[in-house]
Amino acid sequence: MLRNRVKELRARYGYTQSELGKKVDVTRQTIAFIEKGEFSPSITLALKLADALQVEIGELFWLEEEE
Amino acid sequence: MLRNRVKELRARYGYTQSELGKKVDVTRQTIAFIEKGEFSPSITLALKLADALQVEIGELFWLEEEE
DNA sequence: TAAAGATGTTAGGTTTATATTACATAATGT
DNA sequence: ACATTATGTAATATAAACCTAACATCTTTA
Repeated sequence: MLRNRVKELRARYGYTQSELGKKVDVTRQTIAFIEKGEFSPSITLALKLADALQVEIGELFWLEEEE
Repeated sequence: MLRNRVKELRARYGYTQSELGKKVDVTRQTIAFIEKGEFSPSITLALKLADALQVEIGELFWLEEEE
């Protein structure tokens, strides 16, 4: 199962969903969906997010066992 | 622009496209498309590939400037 | 207290990832 | 020589990502 720390890191930088979306060229709804874990973004978007949030991509998204 | 080292690492392990596809639950055509850089896989698939090829995901896929 | 900003959420639409099937070719083994 | 395996590639189909637009709620601020 895919997990991520987008919401946590976005909050740490004080970015709104819209601001983060703008940085990585997606809409705020896309950011919201990702934060809710409702879908698995493309690796291109994931890499942009890691860049915007200044973290290694492996620390932003990871797979967990357990359904 | 998205770049990757899938083909190189797959060769290093001596896996066929089919074998690698089986390990990460996609078809051999999907592996072929990724190796050709024809599309940007989901991060879920990218993480599975990094796991199968025993490399950090950031070393398997990365973004490059220059169209 | 009214306005503006941030988030949650949903519906419908477009684009792209991925599957299935298929055919061709090159390489390898019998 | 023939069969098998690996790869390239293309067509069509489906599922999922992502967009636009909209409305509701909550919070902050003028």
